[in-house]
Amino acid sequence: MPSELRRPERTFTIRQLCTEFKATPRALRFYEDKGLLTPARDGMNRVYSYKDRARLILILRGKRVGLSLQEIREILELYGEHDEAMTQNAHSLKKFREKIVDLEQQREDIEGAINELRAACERLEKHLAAKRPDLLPKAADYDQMLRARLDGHQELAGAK
Amino acid sequence: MPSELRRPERTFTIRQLCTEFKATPRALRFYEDKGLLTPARDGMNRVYSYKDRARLILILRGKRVGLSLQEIREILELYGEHDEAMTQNAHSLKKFREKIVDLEQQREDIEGAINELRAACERLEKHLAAKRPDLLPKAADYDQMLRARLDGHQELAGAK
DNA sequence: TATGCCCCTTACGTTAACGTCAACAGTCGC
DNA sequence: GCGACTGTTGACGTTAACGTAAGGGGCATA
Repeated sequence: MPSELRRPERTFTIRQLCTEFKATPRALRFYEDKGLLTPARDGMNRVYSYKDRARLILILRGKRVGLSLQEIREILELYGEHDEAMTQNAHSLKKFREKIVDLEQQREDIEGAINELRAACERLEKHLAAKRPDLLPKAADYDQMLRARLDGHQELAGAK
Repeated sequence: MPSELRRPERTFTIRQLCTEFKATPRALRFYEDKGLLTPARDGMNRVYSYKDRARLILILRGKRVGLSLQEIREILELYGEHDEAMTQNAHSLKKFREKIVDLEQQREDIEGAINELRAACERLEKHLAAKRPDLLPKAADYDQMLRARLDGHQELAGAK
């Protein structure tokens, strides 16, 4: 591949990635142990590239949707373009399709769960409003919570 | 509550629920240990009511969307209408709201994951079609898999 | 009455995904 | 030269959610 020398080619230390994504060094090393990441080295120290960072993003998102590290690894391996054992890939294809079906089901489950939680919240709120209105959280609190949550994720946009 | 004596009032054995929902007796007893289920007893034996079954459905769905048993228990407790410690409930309300935000994020994650898996599948398929078309699964297989998956869940509809 | 099936409890084992701790190395500022 | 900080590699500990095995009772069927 040409044209690899220019362009920032920025790298990251383990701590940078950790603070960016609220992970721990232990976790990143663990992912490496499991073959999900393979950062370069500068002497002893790990050096993460943009590609590594992108993989990490995928890993973390995979985790959020309930994939095991094992499953995530299989997915990531598709991004390495070695076409080694083709029958292996045929197997992967099948598993991926199954996983998609799973995820679609899960999406429905989440819809349902959200709806029930909303309903539960409403009932709780009514109940509280009637008996202990003093305990009702201020709308402002909720607002701020939401913003904090978004802050945590906004840097992710535009990645990959 | 009147009118409780008529109506089938059907009950279930542990194994019936297990086969219906593809769980294990161990799991159901475990949920009971953790306070998520409290079936009646006939001598030593557990007797599950419709209500228990409904709770189990919620438990399993909660699990599928990544809730911990602890979190599920908190949700289920809302369905018991004891208004004991009100401040506790105020706390619950806050946690539920957070959970909703979580789930909304998770739903987005799942969308993304589904899209990427689809893309990966397509690439894989192309790759296979070019080099080893013999390994491509028949469309019929996929179709049957889908149907099997749906069968597993259809009895759930109309429950709760 | 023996065999099988389902149920029970108790208790120890297991897996995934890290946390935590010890012991040591490189480097920066003073 | 010395903390302080950040990094490293083991190695053992931990939590959740069960699995599995041991030991025993209840009821039916051959």
